Amino acid sequence: MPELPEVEVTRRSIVDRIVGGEVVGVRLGKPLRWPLGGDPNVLTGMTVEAVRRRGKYLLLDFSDGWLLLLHLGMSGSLRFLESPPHPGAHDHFDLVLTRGVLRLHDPRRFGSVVLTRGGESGTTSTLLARLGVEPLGVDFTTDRFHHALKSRRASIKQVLLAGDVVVGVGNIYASEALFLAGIRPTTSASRISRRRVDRLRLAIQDVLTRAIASGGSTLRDFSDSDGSAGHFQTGLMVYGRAGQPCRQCGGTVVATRQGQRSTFYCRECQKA
DNA sequence: AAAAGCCCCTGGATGC
DNA sequence: TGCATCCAGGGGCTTT
Repeated sequence: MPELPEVEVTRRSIVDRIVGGEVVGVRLGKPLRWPLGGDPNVLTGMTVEAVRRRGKYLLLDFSDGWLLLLHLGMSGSLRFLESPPHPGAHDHFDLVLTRGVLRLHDPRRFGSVVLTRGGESGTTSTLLARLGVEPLGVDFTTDRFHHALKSRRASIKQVLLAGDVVVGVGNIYASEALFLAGIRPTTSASRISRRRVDRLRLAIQDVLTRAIASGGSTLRDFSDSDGSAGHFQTGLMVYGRAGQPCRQCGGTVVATRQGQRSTFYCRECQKA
């Protein structure tokens, strides 16, 4: 479920609650996508120093360089609970602080919690090393984007989803950004002109920024750490709107399939 | 190096 | 009501 906006909304909703908090212990549920990489009870007694985001990962920094990497996968969400109820069947990780519990809920268990130190240990460095540029950072320039896309003959939608050029753009926001940029999702990335790449860069930044401001998109069950749902889904132009009229030209939004994922676009507004 | 498929897992919606 | 099938905000790994 969570793409960059949902992860960033989650980060913002937990940062003030947990930074400065002291770890009392952890509780583990079922295994997630990756092995933990160590016993997270080593964090007991330590203080949360920062909460960062890299792509769709959340990075919790602790004393002495210890780092907890969290990923929400497809169905994950984090809650901060001052009076935590008994954990449910899908609550797979609790970071227990003196002031409350940070709880990961993830029915499908595609999410992950990985402990590391110094940011250079095996799993963590492997996972983070292949990530592309942050779309809302200063390094996401038209020149770099254009240059990276030139060597990719795959469709632009699939290149965006791969995350090795630019991070954080998932299935919803890829369709949305391509609509805003007027680019058909099946177009080969290498064949997009610099001018249109610039337009796509702006569209990605625009849609992600507005989605964050709206608290993200809640299609099924996403919520921030307070339990509040997002509402950007009401403003989606094409995602999930197959058969419905295009909000820009009145034509019909169509759905197709790319790499086992659904893609939505308007034939009129996205001719090439 | 890049691209295409497969797979991890659970639950909800749909169809017969 | 019961059961099978398909689909879902991700992404690493293996094979071409």
